[in-house]
Amino acid sequence: MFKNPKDNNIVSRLIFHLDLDYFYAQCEEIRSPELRNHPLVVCVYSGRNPDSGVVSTSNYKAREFGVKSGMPIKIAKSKLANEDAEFLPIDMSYYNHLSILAMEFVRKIADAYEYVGIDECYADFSRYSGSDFSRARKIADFIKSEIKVSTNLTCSIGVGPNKLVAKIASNFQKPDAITIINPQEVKAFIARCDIEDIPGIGPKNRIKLESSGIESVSHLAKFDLFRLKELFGYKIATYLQNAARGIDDTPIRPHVSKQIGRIVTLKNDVTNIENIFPILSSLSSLVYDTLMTRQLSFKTIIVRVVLHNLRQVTCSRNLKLSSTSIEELQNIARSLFLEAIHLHSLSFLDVRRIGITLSDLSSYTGQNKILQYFAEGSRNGNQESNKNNKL
DNA sequence: CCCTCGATCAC
DNA sequence: CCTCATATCGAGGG
Repeated sequence: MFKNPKDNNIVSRLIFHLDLDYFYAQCEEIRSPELRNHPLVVCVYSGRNPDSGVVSTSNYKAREFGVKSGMPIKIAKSKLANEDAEFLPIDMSYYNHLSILAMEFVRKIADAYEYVGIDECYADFSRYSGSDFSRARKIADFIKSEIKVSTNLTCSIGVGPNKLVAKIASNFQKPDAITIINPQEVKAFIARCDIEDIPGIGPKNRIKLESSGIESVSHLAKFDLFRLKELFGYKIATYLQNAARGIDDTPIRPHVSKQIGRIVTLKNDVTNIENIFPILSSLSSLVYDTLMTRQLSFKTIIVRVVLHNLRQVTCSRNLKLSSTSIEELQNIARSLFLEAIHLHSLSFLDVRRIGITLSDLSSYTGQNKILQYFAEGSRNGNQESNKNNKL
């Protein structure tokens, strides 16, 4: 049992972060085991020409040749030109099915479970383990073997006293690994991490930090908070400094969707406004379907337009009242699109991609609305420790 | 204080 | 050559 150094009566939490390894590509390997020893690339084809689009995920064999997520398919193909590589189109419904199967077990046994993404979750095992970090490996092994049996998937698990450390730990060794950081090890572990290992620090923020001379996690941990606030604002600065010290109080809580969106890339850039309307209609239907499945209403609609030169324009509207009307959605989407192009005086517009997002979501059954109200209330009463710090 | 928009992250 | 979905923050306007 690890006691909190500040208070002997409070034991540490014991948090898991589970990450399904190279997920989409691994799903394809399970479906077609003969692909296992070949470079395998799962692609998002955009349909503009036979090779347009990007790499979603690749297996480790493909990564050896420099293939990375987000890379244009064309580049990936050139890197694998002399290999017996496989390029497959993304198949979300299949991956979703495997994901649900895999996560089910964790969700059932954990004290609390939090969905983060199709290949990621957090789980609180504090009670389950009695906060005994020496039991963490057994539990992690147990979960890994259960997932292996039910789906044949491998995963990586990070264990720590909070979500932040668990997440960094799950990424520390991959694939098919377990990394456990007990409370006493946190400071040393976090100090030797790269600054970009901290969730929320990507290329841009790294540069921003470097411009103030901050190049290491330990430097960030002791950097003057006021100066950090000038650089990033109150919330982010506080989050970053806490993170650099391995501190994170955010609880594991059920996922609540806050946005539902779809964006499509057009086969050809559209210059004629008329031709956009049917696309907006089908996008409206798509997001509306998801909205209904989740029994939600929307209050804000966002239309985003990506132009030929990849510049993005967005336009949004916040309604007075929540709505569940698809007609309203379609009408507003149209007028927002027109607003967007007028606002930016795009006389000759070249639309490359267009999307609709609904936000400000709430449950539309009265019962749930009341429950949600109380959930919000209890959270707000306890902001300092509860508020989600994530960027 | 609310609304809107862009930036950033990361999948 | 350049996908898709989501979450959060901060700036700027009103």
